[in-house]
Amino acid sequence: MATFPPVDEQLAYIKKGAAEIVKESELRSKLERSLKSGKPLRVKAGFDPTAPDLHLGHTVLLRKLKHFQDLGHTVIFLIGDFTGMIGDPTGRSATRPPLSREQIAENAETYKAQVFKILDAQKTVVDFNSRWFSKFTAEDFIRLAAKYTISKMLEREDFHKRFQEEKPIAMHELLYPLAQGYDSVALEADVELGGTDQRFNLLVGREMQRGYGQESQVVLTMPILEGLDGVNKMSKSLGNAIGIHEAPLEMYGKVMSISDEMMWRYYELLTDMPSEQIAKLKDNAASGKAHPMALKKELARTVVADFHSSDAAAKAGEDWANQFQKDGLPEHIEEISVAFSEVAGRDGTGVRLAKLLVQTGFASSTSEADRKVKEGAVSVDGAKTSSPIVPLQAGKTMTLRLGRKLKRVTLIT
RNA sequence: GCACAGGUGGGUGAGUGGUUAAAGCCAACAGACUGUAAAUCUGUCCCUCCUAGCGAGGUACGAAGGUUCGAAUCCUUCCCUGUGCACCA
Repeated sequence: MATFPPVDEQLAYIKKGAAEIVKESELRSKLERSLKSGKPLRVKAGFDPTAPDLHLGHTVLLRKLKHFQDLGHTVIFLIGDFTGMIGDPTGRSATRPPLSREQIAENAETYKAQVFKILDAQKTVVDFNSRWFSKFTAEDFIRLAAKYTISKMLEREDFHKRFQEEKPIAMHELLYPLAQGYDSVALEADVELGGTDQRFNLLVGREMQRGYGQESQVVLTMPILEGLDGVNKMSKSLGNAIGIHEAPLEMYGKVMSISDEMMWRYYELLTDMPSEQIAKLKDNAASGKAHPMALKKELARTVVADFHSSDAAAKAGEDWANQFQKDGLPEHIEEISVAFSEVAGRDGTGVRLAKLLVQTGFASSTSEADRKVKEGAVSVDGAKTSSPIVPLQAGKTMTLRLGRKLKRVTLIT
């Protein structure tokens, strides 16, 4: 029989960073019961089967799952391979092509490789909802649909809005929340986690369980993490994400690029530092006792260490400081060779700078490169250069810089 | 299928015959300022060339044609997107 920490302790740990818990009183009683019986809670979270490429935003939820594992509960990582075919109602009704069995298996492996950077593989149950849905009959589906009402479904903001505006709502979209809710029934989930954007779907799960004669799950929502811009949610397609597989220096640099304001949120949602301690750091920064930059560096170090190693994090910190603070040259400069003939000026006496920038990948067109040169954004061996032709000959090696991009270039014949 | 509304530069979105490479906004990039930033200010933001200039040329407003001295703007056909209609008759 497993043992668990005291209920209050568990609750406090679970609540950190959470946006909402429905209902906390139910969670408490579930915890109490599990403490007495020694039976861990079944904690479920669902994920799309589409090719996973996780970023820090996803890890907010994963970290919370990890917390449950830390406390000794059972985490069920559910891959919605069946519901994935329906497609979550985004309003755009992008009918996704059904994934093949191989693709799903492949994506599942990718998931595991990424997810287990945070979750404990030994303590995680990976499941697929096709396990039960593929056996569902038409009759089963109609029964399922009978458990919910249109009026209730229209409470969902997205549906409500579209209904009001007389925009289309496809029938299958209504099925999605039901199907997701049924997952909780099939798994007999005690708790389901999700982003705040999943709130409605998670709540449907409660009703579904009740409809099938089970005790309702507790719903715990986590905030959606904002991306590097500090405004929009972190998302790969918005280009404001930090991927969990990114190189240490890159990751470190991106964390450093967030605003001071955002830093606190990142601390809250991406580290295990207790809230009180974070509040203290915030005070220190406000009162001038601590430099915000130092705190941000610490955050960057912590985040990088999470996905790489503390050594890698320390190294990334040094490299970053070298490159951006001391204005010196980073340790690893990309070296590249360019044929002199490709960049020579018309009379062959010098180098057409714009061409060089294109050849080295700094600019995508000579027109763009020419503009950058005129703007005075380019420097050769540390000296700003704004003339279009630079007297360089084949065999010369120089350090070329455009903004923060930097490369070591050798002109070959 | 029929009807209506639309398709403009990375994204939004103006522009309805002529200072239009195409307003404004956002994003992006660069410069200044800083503590890496953020905020702010400035510049740039289709391509090519050079004599590098408020330079020259070429492309561009779903596609193809047409009208016109001149079209993103008008006409024709086509493609695509959205919405509505469809039963009871």
